Amino acid sequence: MSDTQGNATLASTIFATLRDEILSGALRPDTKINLRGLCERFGVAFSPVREALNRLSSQNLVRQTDRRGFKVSPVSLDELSDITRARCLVNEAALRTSIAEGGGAWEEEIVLAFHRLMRTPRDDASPGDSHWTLAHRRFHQSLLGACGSDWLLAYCDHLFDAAERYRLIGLSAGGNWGDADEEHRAIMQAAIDRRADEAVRLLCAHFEKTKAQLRLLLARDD
Amino acid sequence: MSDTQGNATLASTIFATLRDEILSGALRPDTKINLRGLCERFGVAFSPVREALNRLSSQNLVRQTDRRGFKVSPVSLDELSDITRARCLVNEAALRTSIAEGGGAWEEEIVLAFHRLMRTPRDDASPGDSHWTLAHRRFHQSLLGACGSDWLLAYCDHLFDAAERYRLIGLSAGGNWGDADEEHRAIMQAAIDRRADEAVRLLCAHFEKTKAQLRLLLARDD
DNA sequence: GGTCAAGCTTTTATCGATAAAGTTTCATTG
DNA sequence: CAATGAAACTTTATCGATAAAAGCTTGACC
Repeated sequence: MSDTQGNATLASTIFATLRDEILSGALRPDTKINLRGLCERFGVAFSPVREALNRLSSQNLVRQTDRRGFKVSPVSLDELSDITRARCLVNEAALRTSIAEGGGAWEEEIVLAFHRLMRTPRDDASPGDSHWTLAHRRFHQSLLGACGSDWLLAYCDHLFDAAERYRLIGLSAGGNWGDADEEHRAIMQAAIDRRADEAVRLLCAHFEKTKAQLRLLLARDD
Repeated sequence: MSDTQGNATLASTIFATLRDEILSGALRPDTKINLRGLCERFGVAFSPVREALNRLSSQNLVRQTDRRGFKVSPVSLDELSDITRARCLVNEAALRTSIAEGGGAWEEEIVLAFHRLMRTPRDDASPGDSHWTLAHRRFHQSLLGACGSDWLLAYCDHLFDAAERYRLIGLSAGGNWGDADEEHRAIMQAAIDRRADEAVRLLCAHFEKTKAQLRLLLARDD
């Protein structure tokens, strides 16, 4: 998503760091962000921090109000329901188009992405940007890869991020997603067999499962 | 979308101004943005301009590259095709849900929004934020209003903006959208009559029309 | 004639300080 | 004793200057 190399700007580096921390839950939802605190922590002036926060707010990870600064976006079951609903609708549209129009190359992409996902160990140490998350994202992207719309794909990716935040929160709260592998395999199979209805059904069920898990965990906390 | 009141920050004001200019085409696509130039023009320092550009890049209206500054996002027929495709897919999903689940209040919203749209004169003087554009946006929002997903609605709105940019470019290039009123009426009627298939067909045709118009105009220029 | 590198110019990224809110505290008043 | 409002304190928004890249020019060299 963004390079952490030496030639990156401070703003980019800080952006990536904060993004990780928000996604992984290290920065708790709904907390006010203290500019000065961040400046001291990173040892920089306001400008790069401000720029990083601006970029984060474009991803809905923080909220900005004029003259009242930034705060970490809150999470809620309602929002997760909303995200899940949007995911189902948009992924359905993209997946159906993809299944209808995808060719051999598309099938191969899926198989490859699935294979890589299976062989990637889950590294729960740094959840925000782990290899597994990346492989997982790639797999879901590959399913929709033949839908023919970069905008649609970008939105699905955005929704993936939003859901990922909840998944990671659930993970740190003790949730488990053990049998996701089997679900992925079934989705892949249905997709490349061109069984559109079933592929869609399985994919949506896959999304709903995250929601159901979180419902339990969050309800317990509140 | 954002207040231009006196209590707004400079960054917000500049953001709104530049947004208008990019949408309306006053700032040509693909031109490099000169920070200093903008600072002098607005009579401010770098910070607020930078912040405004950051916010614009979150709406895909400008592109940013580390250490290489900003440029106005390019436009292309390919991108318009992409946007149109995404609009059709997502609006279809949202519209079908909305038709299936909307109640009397939803119908009334549509009728009201349509009425207001019809009585709003087209003010082509300041196209970027004219009353008509706002009423037009509201009408399209109202159709999807019962889909039950804020995220989906936000994305449709985002797509609306993206398409609006092309529409305004077409307008300034001499295009005309004369019979859109009748299309809107037909869409409204199909929606509140719960004829989902036809409503979707008409709505997508409505989107495709913008694309077709632009195809002619842009092809002529290039 | 074309290529490449050193030096110059322009532009961006970052800094530290200041101005302009917003927020809190606390004494005062009805 | 609650409500009010002004002073003190925080925090944010903006500024003008500086450092660090990137882009451009020029001229030597092959």
